[in-house]
Amino acid sequence: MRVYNTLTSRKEEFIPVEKDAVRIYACGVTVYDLCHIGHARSAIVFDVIRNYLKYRGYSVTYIRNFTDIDDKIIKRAQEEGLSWKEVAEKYTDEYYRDMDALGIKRADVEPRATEYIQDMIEIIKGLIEKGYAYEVDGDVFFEVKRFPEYGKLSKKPVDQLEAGARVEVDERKRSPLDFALWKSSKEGEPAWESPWGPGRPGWHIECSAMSLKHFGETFDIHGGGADLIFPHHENEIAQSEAYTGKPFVRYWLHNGFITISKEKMSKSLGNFFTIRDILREFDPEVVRTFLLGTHYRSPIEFSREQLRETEVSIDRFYSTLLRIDAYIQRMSRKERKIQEDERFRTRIEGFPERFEEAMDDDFNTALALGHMFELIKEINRYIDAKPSGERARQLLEEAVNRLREAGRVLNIFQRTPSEWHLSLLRTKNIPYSEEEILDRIRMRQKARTEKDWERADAIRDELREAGIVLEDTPQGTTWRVSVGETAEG
RNA sequence: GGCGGCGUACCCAAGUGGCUAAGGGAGAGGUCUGCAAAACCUUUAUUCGCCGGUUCGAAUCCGGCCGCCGCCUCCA
Repeated sequence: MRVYNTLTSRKEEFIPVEKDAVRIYACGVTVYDLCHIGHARSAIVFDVIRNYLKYRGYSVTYIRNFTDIDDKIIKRAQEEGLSWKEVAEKYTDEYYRDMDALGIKRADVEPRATEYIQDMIEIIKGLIEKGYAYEVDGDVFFEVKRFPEYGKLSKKPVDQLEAGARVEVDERKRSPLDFALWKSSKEGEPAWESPWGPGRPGWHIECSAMSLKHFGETFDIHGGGADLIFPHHENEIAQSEAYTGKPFVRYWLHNGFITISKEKMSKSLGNFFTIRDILREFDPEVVRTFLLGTHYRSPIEFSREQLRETEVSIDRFYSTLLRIDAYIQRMSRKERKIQEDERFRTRIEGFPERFEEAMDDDFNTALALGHMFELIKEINRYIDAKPSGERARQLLEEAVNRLREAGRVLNIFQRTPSEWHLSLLRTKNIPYSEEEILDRIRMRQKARTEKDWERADAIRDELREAGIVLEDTPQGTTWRVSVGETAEG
């Protein structure tokens, strides 16, 4: 496996500290507001990375933290008239609601910053003792100058940074680059006791403390959005390595942004869609697939049109499943060897290798998806060749199993066609229940048997109007929700 | 200003030295069908922003130019 390491700016062979175990820490969110799809992307990317490492046989421990105390939370608490804790709890719940809906599995450890205050204080004390940090009026700062490797992750020359540093500079800092490890609290602000008086931790120290506690001094993968490279991750490295004297992280992985009109989606620009907004319009599987259709380091331009197209391609998978079932039911039991058998078998057998090759190359989910859709095409092609007998049945089942197995890593292709369509009925607010649709189909079937084409077409048109498409097959009529067009209403 | 990234068909997107430049969507033609739908087949990049260079050979490496974006402040 090769992964792109931000630290070295190149793809490297992936070798974990322990041969068969991988430890991943991904930065989660600050719980002060609803998540937008940029947060979803990051969560999905690292969810998939975790899944794939497991698929590859590693025993994986995955940590994803919550920042549950910081300025934005305090501000939000004032606005909403709640305590900071209530704000944090509220938006942690909202986070789970959204991420669960997207099918993102929980991390193995989900630490909250405020549960590790003592650990942070220990590290800060250690950093002061070692001369890497200094206290001023109850605040503690990390002295960047004392850590010569500062800038190695973000490739920022320290002198340049200092020259360009913004003006809000705290006069008490020895250098504008120095960052807060501990902040004294003002009147009425949340506070914890510390050797430097009441206060709260700076943002960066929590990740150092929590990863050290659960993973020890050096672990394998640290991830997050590319906007965390500087200063957050740069600062984590400085604190952690200054404190332990050991390399902090082996592989730094960063996902790219979601853009709108080419600009980064962000709270401050106000150009964001919340996960909730999107899930009102699109099935979670569509959202996942859309986000995984581009390599994780590249930007993704948010586009409803592209989401629609993704919906069509997912539908293609479930339609194919439906077709397979119908075909097998009606297929002759007679063993008939056809030319297509060998070609199909070869495509099926080679699939896992192609999938793994793609994923082994820096988690190339876009290429992996390409292979999956290629196999779907092969399935349809095979059915068109009219195979029959036990061999055909086995090959078709094998192909589906392979697709589902690969799909498990991306957490797509895991439902039945029926589940998919019922979900679409809900998402698109279609005013028919499954029973009502089946009822119409029966009525239409009667008309068809009587060759009353006018009536049969009228029923079909009525459903079509509501977004339901009927398909007549030799095995009977099936229904599906029309995809690829904007939902009515 | 410093550092970094991107520019592949009508749209999205993979591909970073050599087999036919994946895959999805859209368009056109065909097979199938009562008509449809779906599916399949054929078709849509002799070419990868532009110009040079290296090489037997480049979308892929090097240089320049043009355009777009990100980080340098909280940010997934």
